[in-house]
Amino acid sequence: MGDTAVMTPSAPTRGRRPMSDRRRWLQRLEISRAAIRLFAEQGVTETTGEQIAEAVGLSARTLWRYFRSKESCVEPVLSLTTDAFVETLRRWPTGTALEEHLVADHRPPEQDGEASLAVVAMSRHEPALRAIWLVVYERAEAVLAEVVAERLGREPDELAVRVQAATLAAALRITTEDIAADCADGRTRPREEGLARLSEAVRSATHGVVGDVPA
Amino acid sequence: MGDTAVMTPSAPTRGRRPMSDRRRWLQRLEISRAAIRLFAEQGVTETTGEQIAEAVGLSARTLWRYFRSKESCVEPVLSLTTDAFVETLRRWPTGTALEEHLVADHRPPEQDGEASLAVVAMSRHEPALRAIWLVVYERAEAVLAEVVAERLGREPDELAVRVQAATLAAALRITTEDIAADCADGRTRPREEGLARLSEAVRSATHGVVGDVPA
DNA sequence: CGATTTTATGGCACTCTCTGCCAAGATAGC
DNA sequence: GCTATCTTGGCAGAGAGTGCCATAAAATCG
Repeated sequence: MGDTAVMTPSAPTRGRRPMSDRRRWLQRLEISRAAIRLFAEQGVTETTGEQIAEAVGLSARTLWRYFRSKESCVEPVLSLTTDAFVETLRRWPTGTALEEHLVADHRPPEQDGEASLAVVAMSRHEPALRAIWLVVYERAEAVLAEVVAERLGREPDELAVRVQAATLAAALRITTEDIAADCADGRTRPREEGLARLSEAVRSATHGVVGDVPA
Repeated sequence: MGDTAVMTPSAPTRGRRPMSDRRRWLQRLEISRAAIRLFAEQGVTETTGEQIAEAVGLSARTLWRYFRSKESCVEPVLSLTTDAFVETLRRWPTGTALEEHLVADHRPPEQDGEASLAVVAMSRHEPALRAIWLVVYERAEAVLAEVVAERLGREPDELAVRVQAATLAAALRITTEDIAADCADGRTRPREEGLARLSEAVRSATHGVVGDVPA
């Protein structure tokens, strides 16, 4: 009762402070960029963990402290695209159609959009990258469930809400894969077409159910 | 024109025949069962590839010819559950509601149902198993796309069809995860309740759109 | 039957991934 | 300065997974 700082189990005010979450996130992102560049240049199997570490000026030992496998190094950059979707959905005003909001408001990540698409394209023939890609999207499902739940005035752990979130995630994922495939095969596309596809996918996935708040 | 057996690039009628697909499939299934048993008994990281190989009377070298990683050994058993879903959907008569057909007709795999659920339960804390699980379901999406396409009289590669298939797959996957979680936490459940959940998930995912053939 | 061809398997050596352990460097308050 | 806490690197090691080659198992042909 009279304790001062027992709330947090670790409250040492002495010695070096642990790396901030922000800084750790940046470090992982930088590693991710380097790894993707190497994967694209020389292939995944031809790239060793030591090369990735060297590219960002770290030792291999430290690299394995940031990532549990060399393939999972692509995760932070991939997460940027799912995060962008989630943020767009957070800004989605009630009373408007989801598809129109996506077209009007969604912006893919500024700097890493191409790198992200490159990974998705590589994942077509690299099972390990495929697995990472799917795991990243599954993590997005949980966040989308919160958004959908708030939207519908229900709880995030309800089965119907989770299914709806997964449905939404699947639509976004498949569209992204589609665009990445075209992009990798040299077919360039205007961004309006990508958003149009996105809109179509979301429409056929939701059938307007989350488009407006029901009673 | 006058050639006799040039149609197939490999038509040697001499020497030992390659292992039949069926036999190879059985061998992979047997390995899968042994691996899952070991994973459940002593954990994934504590189980070595050599142990899995030994459990089925193979050398480690041969094991790596059947599976590319020790985690992927669980794949054949997991596929049994997705295959069961796909087969149920194939038997789905036109003009009936999908949910009712599932409740009336679906039977999970006879022998490996529990093992499969055990893997799904383990996958909550084992990222590698999680990845396999997601990949297995993604493969099911492609097959479901064919079923949905035929059902709707459209093409399997259409975006809307693929999204619909992915939606269906997500509903099945999440419900299975739900059941596996309850099962692993000791909460036993009658199979009717599982099917009821399945039905609810499918309903909230499809909104009856694939329930009947539209014009 | 043996000779021959093709495939499946096993053994060995090897690289690479990833971890545990400890020492050294960095940052903070005393 | 001293001390505490955290980060990093180096090193050794277990395990994953592969290439290579020898051998065993099927199958056909003579």
